[in-house]
Amino acid sequence: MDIQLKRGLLDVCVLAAIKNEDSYGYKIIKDLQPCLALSESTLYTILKRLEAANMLTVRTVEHGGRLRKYYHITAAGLSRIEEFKAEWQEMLDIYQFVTKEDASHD
Amino acid sequence: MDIQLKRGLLDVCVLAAIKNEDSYGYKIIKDLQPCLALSESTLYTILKRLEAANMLTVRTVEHGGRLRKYYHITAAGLSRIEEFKAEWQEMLDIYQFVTKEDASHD
DNA sequence: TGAGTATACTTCGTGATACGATGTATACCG
DNA sequence: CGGTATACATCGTATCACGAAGTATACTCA
Repeated sequence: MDIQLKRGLLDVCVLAAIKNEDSYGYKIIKDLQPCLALSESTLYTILKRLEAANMLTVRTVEHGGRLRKYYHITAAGLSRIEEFKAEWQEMLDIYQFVTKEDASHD
Repeated sequence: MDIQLKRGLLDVCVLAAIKNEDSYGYKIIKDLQPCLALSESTLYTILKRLEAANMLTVRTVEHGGRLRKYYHITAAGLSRIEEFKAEWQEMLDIYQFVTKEDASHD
């Protein structure tokens, strides 16, 4: 997928990935893989950004000798997803505009 | 609309704006206004990028003492629009992923 | 006549951001 | 003991949207 098109989707996809169940970086990447590929550096950047925006909270858990950071979505994060749904309507309008055939030359 | 979401749409919207009839910068902005607001600096940046990518050609025409640059879409530009239609299918998958409700907790 | 507004294109600087490259560290498998 | 999977972090770079500011013409209205 075109990188520019991806940009607007990344944040919401990450939020959607933790929406129903807390998750951690590595797992989020695996879960999103079939839907939207993203690298580790990209993901961690996004997670930090979302945390700074209070859209998720972080909790560190020891797991098999390693530390895992579990991310939990907040009310603001859920709102962001709702906002995206509204924006999707605008996207549909734009899609219509882009794909409509011209009939004016008749 | 969220700026990140806009990014992936700008190029194709501009191409769509000249798809059926050659147009010029100022007019493109006015035509896109109801659908997608963009500033002059943004538009001209995009037009240059699309020209460099051979997605459109430019022709300067004198009009009322001023010069106007008319943009004409190329085959590559039309292909870009078709490509966008294909990407839209992926977008739909992502939209499904983001909006689907979790049923696993039953 | 002169100020304001619409038309029309251009350049510069800035901030946001995706991502490859690289690094650190543990566990497991052969 | 080397390779691979897991898991997180940082740095540098390239792309890009956009506000600000500039240049120039034409029309309107007082």
